[in-house]
Amino acid sequence: MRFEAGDLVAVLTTQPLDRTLDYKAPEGGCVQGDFVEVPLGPRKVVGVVWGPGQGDWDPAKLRRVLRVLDTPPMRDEMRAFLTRAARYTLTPMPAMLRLATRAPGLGDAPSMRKVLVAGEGEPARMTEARMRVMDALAAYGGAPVTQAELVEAAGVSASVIKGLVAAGAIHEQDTPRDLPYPPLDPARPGKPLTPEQEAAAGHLLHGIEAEAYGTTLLKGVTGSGKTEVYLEAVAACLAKGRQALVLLPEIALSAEFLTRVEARFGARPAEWHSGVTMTERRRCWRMVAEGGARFVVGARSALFLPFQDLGLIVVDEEHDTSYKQEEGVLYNARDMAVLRASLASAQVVLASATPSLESWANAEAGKYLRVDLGARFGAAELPEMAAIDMRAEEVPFGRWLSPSLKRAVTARLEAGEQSLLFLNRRGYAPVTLCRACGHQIGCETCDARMVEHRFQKRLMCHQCGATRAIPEACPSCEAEGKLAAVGPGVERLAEEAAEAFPDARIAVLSSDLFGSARALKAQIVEIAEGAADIIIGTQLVAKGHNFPLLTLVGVIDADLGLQGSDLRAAERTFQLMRQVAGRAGRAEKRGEALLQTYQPDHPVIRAILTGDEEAFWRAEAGERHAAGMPPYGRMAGIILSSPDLQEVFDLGNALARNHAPLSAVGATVYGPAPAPIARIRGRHRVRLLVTAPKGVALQDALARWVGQVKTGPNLRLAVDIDPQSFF
DNA sequence: AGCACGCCGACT
DNA sequence: GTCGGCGTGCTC
Repeated sequence: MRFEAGDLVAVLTTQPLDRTLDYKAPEGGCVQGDFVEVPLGPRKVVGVVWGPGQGDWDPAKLRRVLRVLDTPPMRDEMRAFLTRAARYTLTPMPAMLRLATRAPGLGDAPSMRKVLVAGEGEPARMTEARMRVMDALAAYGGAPVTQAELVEAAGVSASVIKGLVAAGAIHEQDTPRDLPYPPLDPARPGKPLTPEQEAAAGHLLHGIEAEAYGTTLLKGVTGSGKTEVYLEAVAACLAKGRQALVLLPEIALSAEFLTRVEARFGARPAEWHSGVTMTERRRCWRMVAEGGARFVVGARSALFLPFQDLGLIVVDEEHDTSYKQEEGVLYNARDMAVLRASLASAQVVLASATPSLESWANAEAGKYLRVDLGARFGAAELPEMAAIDMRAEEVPFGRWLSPSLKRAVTARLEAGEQSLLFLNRRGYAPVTLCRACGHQIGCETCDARMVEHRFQKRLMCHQCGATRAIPEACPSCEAEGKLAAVGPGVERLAEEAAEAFPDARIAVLSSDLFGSARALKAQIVEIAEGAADIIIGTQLVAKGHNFPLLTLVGVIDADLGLQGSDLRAAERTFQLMRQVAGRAGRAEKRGEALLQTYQPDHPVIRAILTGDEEAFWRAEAGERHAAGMPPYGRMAGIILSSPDLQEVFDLGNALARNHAPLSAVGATVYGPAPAPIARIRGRHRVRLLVTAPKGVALQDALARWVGQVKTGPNLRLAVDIDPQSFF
């Protein structure tokens, strides 16, 4: 849609005004989707021409679009994607647009830089160094080269090149700073595929050929060659001239992966994640928009890059919880990938050794094609899995390691192998109990019990983050010295392990012990290389990293996951078992997994032990179905936050009482309760949970319901569709 | 989001 | 008397 100078256009900006603003089209006109700079109050902001103006604004106050930015216009498909994603996640459009314009210097004119190309003939005087430079330049085949690159390639100093420029043998040219990425060669032979991989790749290629939307769940245990298989789909997509995107969990975005891509295609793909420099981000964004980047490997936000002709999105480790953005715009990159692909007539490949129940159910329902890679390379097998029946073990009160598990750990220590003790409870002990009167120390402002953090010598409320010193006497009956820590936490487990294995090196991996993801990743790498004999960890350790020396996993309390408040706890326990299995397999060592449980006959425990994945999924699906839980029902979380704890709770209660808009569609409200992360940067957060039958217009009802709340600078409200974290 | 306007306390 | 605190409201 084209607009002539002076026509009314509606512009969407990233300013949090929940509507588009009318402007007059600039001199020379503009088209729908153009990135533009517009005046807004005293400022200039970047926006996108969203369509014809609404004309409901005083014409005298209308201002003119300042200029159209030198970037290809946003495509209809991208505008549709942002609109649909905003509607699904109940995110305001400006916030959605912000995700799609996360390019530094988008408003700047493309800056130029000097590059070198061969001039006419040879210089009058030829030297050894000059010869090397001319040879290196010839190797680029006429493509422009920067001086720095040529210095590197020829092994000479910059002055040699300066001399050649002066002699006219090399010409300097101005070119845009953001150069296209080196072309990838899809025809290069990849690793030879096994017949099974060949067949799996064949299914994917079929989808690519069709140039239509389709989603495939590619299920294959670690080491089965999933990556090689989906890289074949990438190759086919590139050969068709379309762009491809591989999404990885941030932590899995390793140099190793990029090297594999380079080996397959002869060049590195464009990268998009939190670690890339500003300059590289700008180049990536521009080149994706202009088609100078054909293949992008990135973290979840790469989904919002301005692809011109996207033919394939691979979501590797699709079950990984880090695909769910938990701050700001709350979206699940896996689900958004499917949405984007459906609008772009692209294929989606969801790859995982341990698919999420949602994806399994979608495949079961025939919405996704399912392709299994069963055979494994090498001699390694699944770990031996067994339950330790805690009813039959002698475990003293306040201890958590059974004699059977201790024996297994000892055997590993003697063999110089690693053990992992897995427990999904942070802190030292979840309950502090008075043995005289039975009083449990609670938080003063929450209903929650205080959790002892012995490293910090404090009791902490995991709901609101409040801490206090561990009291000497019971606050209720004032009996002294009767307070006891009850229940397991990773810290307490670490203490018990240190006692039981005094010579072992023990490492604790818990989210509250690390300031940054980077620090955590560094620590994990060290541990994986053998810096610890026993790893004690929460769910964190399950996140995509190889522990090649790890051969034993002990799940301290497999039951916690089965009846806890976390909807996906059983699924995660199961996935953890499988992932550990894969790791042990890679190291060519047979792994062992032991589950301490009081309910060895529980169907989920039994399914885990037999390794019968289909049985596990059917059992788990059955339970979710019966409870009306996702993926068989809809769920949403409402997070209210404010510096004032009382205010958020009062408001949460008020919302819960005024549930008419939700009841109207058959939805139910639970809460308010403290949010999974109960305090962020001094803001208290409470959450309400809403469940609804599948198929109801939940978003519309939610919008009406939360519309009652007047948010302000202090009080904020966020809607979390399909919440993932429960504690 | 910014950046204005605007209405009440402690200062030269 | 003024400087400045940040609460409320507007931006096409």
